[in-house]
Amino acid sequence: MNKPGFPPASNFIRQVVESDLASGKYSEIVTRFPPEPNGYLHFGHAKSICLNFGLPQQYGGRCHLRFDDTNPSKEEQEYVDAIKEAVHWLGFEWQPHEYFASDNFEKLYQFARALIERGHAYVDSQSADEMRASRGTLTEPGRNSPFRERSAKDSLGLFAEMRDGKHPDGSHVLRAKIDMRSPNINLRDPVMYRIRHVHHHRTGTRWCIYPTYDWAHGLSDCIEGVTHSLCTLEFEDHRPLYDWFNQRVAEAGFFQLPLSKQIEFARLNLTYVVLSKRKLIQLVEEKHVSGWNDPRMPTLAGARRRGYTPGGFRLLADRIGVSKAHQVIEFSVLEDCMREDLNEIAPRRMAVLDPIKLVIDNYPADQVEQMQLPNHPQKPDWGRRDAPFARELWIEREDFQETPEKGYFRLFPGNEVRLRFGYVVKCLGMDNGVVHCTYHPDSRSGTPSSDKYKVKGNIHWVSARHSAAAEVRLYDRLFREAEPGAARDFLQDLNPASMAVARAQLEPSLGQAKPGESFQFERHGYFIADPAGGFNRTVTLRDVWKK
RNA sequence: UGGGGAGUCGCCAAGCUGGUUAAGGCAGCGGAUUUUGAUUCCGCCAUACGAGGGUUCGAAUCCUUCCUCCCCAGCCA
Repeated sequence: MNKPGFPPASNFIRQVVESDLASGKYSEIVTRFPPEPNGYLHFGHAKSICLNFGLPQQYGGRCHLRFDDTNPSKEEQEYVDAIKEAVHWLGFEWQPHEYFASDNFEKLYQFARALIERGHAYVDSQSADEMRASRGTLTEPGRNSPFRERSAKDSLGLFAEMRDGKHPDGSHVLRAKIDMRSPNINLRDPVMYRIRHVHHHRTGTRWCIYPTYDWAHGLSDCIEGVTHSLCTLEFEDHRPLYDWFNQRVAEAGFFQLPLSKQIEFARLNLTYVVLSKRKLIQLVEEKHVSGWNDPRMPTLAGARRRGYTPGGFRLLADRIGVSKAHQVIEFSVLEDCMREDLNEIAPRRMAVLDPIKLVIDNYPADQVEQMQLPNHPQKPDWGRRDAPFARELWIEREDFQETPEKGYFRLFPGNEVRLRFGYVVKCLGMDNGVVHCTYHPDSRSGTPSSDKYKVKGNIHWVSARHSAAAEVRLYDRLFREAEPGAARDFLQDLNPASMAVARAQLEPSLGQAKPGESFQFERHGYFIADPAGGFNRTVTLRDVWKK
């Protein structure tokens, strides 16, 4: 059996891991999920989380949760809390391996000093503009900084002053001394430290120099003992730098070999879904949505309120696989994963979303019978619950047609249908907006005599007298772009009518639904009880009725 | 035009140390079961692997030329 959260098919990452294990290079594998706490996690992160946590689950080892908090101007505690919650929600545990890049600031500083001493780094005092100008272009090599040959002693002194806050933002940076003529622009003396006199959500004002991603990330991997550092494709060009930094620091005696290995994979894209963090932030800040957890947001927090399930996401990760080819997954794959999971875990309930009255003319006006409805048709052990049946019922407006279109087999004058788990009724017609019918007293579900009634139609209902009214939000999809990668401002392409509200009639047992509980409202799809009251539609059922 | 990647069915994705008819999933199509037109189940769905050459008894798998797409010039990650 395949472990949940990891592709069943073999792939290049597994090959690397298996050969590293087989050769004895590692006795166990250590991965890490390394978000920057500058926003909420979205669907794309679910793929990365399942991959990073799924790998050690399958091969033995562990996955760390590490916050890449090296840029204090964008990061907040709110985000680290939200990220932890989302990872837990997806079903993964990282404790006691929770780390922050900022925990290593002092070590990183000492490593940097060692590189300066060894002639691998220098303090550059050019302005940002000067640096950009001397970096060259994609086709032209860069030029050395006039400060490149600054002595180690001078650089060390300046670096200490930078740390001590003696220099303003932008006045100096620490740069790696690699090769300004490298065809790989990332190797043209990349910045390791910049001065930022800002408050950091964890270190406060203790530091005013902050390491860059390239400098901090690989070293954090080494410090934590990460064996396989999985990241997305855009970092392929950074791998030589990742290795360069790790090797230089190892040479200085700080690490044992073997060093961590960076492996890149394609990030997840979903057709029409906005997964750009920048755009999601814009949606929240400009209040196009109620917040990060708006059910229309493609964030994990939004997904949770929308009713998407952790199991559904793990299933998705299994199905889409991991490769280096750019992947754009059709939205239907996600939806099907959620349906498959929900079909297994969601109890069935009767709910009429667009009510119309049905009166059973020959049913005693004061009579009420309790019908026993199974909670799941394929799972008898889930038991049954009672639902009152009476003379006046609510049924779905679309379940009656005065003149039926071809292929329609629900209520129309003269036709018989079964009121699901109740009686078979014969439709008389509509009068004053009310559908009238008569019932067969010997057709009650579960009785031997009910078998003689063979009807094709089977509709759901709710006793008008006993039902509970509730607001039901019918989400279309997510905030989405009309065309992937459209050049226009994406806000113009968003689907504004992405939600409709229905005043629904529900069976009495739904009155006790707790927030977060999911149900299948038969034929309407899966719904989740929202903390704010009412229900949100998660996803519709497949509807194969071809009109 | 520099460097780094990727191109197998509408969308993903196995296979890629060469060897019978190119896995599987989603979508689609047809059918069976069904007190949800759901679920479940069965069948169909690439003589074809970006294109052209070549090597070979034999290639998606090796060589070669070409084409297309993506990423990189933040003191972001």
